Amino acid sequence: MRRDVFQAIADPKRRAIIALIAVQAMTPNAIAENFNTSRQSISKHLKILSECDLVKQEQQGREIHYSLKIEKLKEVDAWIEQYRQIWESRFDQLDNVLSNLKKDKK
Amino acid sequence: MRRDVFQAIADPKRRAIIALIAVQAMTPNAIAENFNTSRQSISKHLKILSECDLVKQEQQGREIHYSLKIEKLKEVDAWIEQYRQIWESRFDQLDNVLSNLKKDKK
DNA sequence: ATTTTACGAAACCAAATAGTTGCATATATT
DNA sequence: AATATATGCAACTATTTGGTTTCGTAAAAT
Repeated sequence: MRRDVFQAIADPKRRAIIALIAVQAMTPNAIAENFNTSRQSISKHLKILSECDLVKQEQQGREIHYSLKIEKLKEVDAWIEQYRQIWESRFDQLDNVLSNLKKDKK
Repeated sequence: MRRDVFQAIADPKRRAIIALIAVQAMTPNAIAENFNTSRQSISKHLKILSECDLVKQEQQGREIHYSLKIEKLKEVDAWIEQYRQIWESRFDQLDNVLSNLKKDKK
């Protein structure tokens, strides 16, 4: 079973859950109320997010509050960073082309 | 069938393919040589990447050269951006705490 | 002209996934 | 003590996925 951040964020419902619990810790029931899905389905997604180390749990009585381990998303940021550098350098190249054109005009 | 960038980058082999063709356009066969998988399996991944609008093809004789549509990855960057803001602001808060501690020392 | 090469497409398979239903358990509420 | 609530877990199903095998086609090499 593959378990990494990229697999975790592949599902749109999980991305929605991430967006919710990034703001504040929430119980599975509270999360489920925000979608039209069953609590169990949310629980399953939370389990996957948990296995991917993207959420932390805090038990309060019979409630379990889930919140986002936002640091984990830095892995995605680190991955995209290399490509960001490529597209930024391409933009720089275009920039150079443009400024060279201006020079030539003078 | 879900087809978006997040689903495209969920598979580690597809991320490896992306890394390869980001540098230069490659044929399915050439890509396959970089892994120990069949050409057909690579072809399938390329098809998915194509459906997600992450690659462009260029036919040259009987060869088809695939290269990365790097702009598409900006969608991932845009998504992660909101969370980057959160962790950066948290870091700022920590920064404030630290500088306040320093002040108190004086 | 025949053979080899590069490729996509379809059929097939095993494993994984998303979801449901039906439990069991622990904590509140009455 | 009895009931209601919050949750996880296991079993089950349909769908999707990654991969292989087989085939057809078109271009290149012989």
